Amino acid sequence: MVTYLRRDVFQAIADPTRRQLIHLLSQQELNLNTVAERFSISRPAISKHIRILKECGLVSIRQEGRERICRAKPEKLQEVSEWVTQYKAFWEQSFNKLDNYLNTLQEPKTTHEK
Amino acid sequence: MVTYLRRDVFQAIADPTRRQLIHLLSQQELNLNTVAERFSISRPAISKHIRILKECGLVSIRQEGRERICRAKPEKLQEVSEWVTQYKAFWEQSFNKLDNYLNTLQEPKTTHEK
DNA sequence: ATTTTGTGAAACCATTCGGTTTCTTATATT
DNA sequence: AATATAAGAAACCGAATGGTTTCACAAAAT
Repeated sequence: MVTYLRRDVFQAIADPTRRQLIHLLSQQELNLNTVAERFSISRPAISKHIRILKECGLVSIRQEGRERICRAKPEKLQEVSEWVTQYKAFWEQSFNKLDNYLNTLQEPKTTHEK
Repeated sequence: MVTYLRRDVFQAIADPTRRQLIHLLSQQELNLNTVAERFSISRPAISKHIRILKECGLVSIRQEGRERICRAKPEKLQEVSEWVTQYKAFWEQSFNKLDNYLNTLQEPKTTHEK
């Protein structure tokens, strides 16, 4: 049985607050209120963001007493990584071009120093 | 002078239609109407998506007579790539863990069977 | 037993988003 | 000159987004 998620990872990371949340929670587990304290928006707003991240698998939540401990699961970003990697050739190619150009400048073709 | 863009790359790629557009236009240049023909939504809708992609630098547009030739500039995805790369360790680490686990199963070191 | 704390849920709101249809204008084609 | 084509612009629409405030409730602390 495939548990499919109602939320899309691409859409989840579109929001800058959610990217910050991923960053924060990838360094340390925190309960929801503590997370909310670090942001200027309200606690319920953070709660909603966390829920979205949870729904697309970017965050896991563990209940501990009355607290909900949140933790990032950045593995889920692999999907994004794979999509982007398709296009890696485009900027690497550009770098190579620049590289070649710089080499051309530095290497007067007769005396190959270096 | 820094030409800064009103649109965010992360937000731009959040929409699946726009991701398809990037895919299509990274393979071939196409004028706007031809692009629109390949999608089931209306031409103005595609026009809007293209504009968003242009505004964040993921697509460039060249006027040619009455046509506007669109072309993907996937180099701009490097920003996304860099952000995601921060977290690469997380899934690579997971793979290693899995790897170690599998090795453990296959290599019963001592008389400890299972 | 009472109070405090952590959190979800609900109702609400303004703005943005993704789409549409219609109109207009400029460029090609005939 | 008349017509067809490519595409932006504007007006509109419903749904989604990101936020708020208020309320409810269980768990912990006093």
